[in-house]
Amino acid sequence: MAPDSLAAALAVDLERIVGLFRSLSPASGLSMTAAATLAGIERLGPQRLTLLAAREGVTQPAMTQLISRLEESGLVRREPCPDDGRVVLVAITEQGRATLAHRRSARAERLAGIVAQLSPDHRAVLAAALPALDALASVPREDDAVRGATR
Amino acid sequence: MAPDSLAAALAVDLERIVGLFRSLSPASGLSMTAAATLAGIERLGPQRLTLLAAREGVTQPAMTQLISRLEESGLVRREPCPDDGRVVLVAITEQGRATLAHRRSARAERLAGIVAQLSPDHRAVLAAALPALDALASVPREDDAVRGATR
DNA sequence: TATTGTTATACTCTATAACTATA
DNA sequence: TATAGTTATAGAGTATAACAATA
Repeated sequence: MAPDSLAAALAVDLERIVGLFRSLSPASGLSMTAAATLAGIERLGPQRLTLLAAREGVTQPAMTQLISRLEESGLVRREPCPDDGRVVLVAITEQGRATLAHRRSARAERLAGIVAQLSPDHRAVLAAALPALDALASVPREDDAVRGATR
Repeated sequence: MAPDSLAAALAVDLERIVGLFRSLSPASGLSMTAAATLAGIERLGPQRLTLLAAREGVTQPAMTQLISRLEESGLVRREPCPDDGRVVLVAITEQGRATLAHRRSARAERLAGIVAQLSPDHRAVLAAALPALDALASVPREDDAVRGATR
């Protein structure tokens, strides 16, 4: 399949997959942005506030406030950057990891009920596609790499 | 792969795929919920307000206001239900369809740039998985109404 | 009396603009 | 002067509660 037709088909499918994901996500008091930010910090390690804002597509002040809320809830902590006094590094706490794990297991549990209704063929194809989905999500987007690697 | 391990792996991957999707979505003045609601109406035809609220996991008043905003923007219209005077059916307008099409093509364009960076093998596997992804999103979820009520 | 949808009000989240501190 | 982050304020979006209309 040509890359462009694949992209077009994926663009439509992703829309519905996101709907599925939303319906699977537990109402754990975290907004979608908050959960995504927390997951990003867990995955990538302590991150600068500006980078987090760019990654999630929100403004710097919005991220300042979101991180403040997460900090008050004990899910992250602010750390000073030894190299640059202006910078704040945001790290996940053990409680933050536990919250993410809990959300994921709740989601997986609901998802299992749905996956069970698929045909074995569809399940096999999905299992085979997992690495490709992972690769798709791992392709660096402009927002990340530019400021991420440097400094 | 066992259904449960597949579900667990998918639950983690979906999280990142949603992040990808968010970064691809154009800032067209529609919130994620608004865009998802509009897409649902396009896909399923004129829908009752209560059903839309349950599908999107928001309360009935929130959906009333969301539909009012979409109506003011000319993307949907309210229609009375001939069978039941209490019911309002929400239908998409041509302008609504055009808005969705524009959003999707913008997303597909950005996605094409990402898909192009995958290996041919990964692209092939993804193309093969499209029907399964579609089936996954199409499995009816029994807890639609429940989630709406518990928020 | 139950169901469908709306209105009223408060709270959360985000954006823009102005500010502080460091480089 | 530029960059990282915060504070102040306003607006969008949502939830809960109370309401109106129809079944």
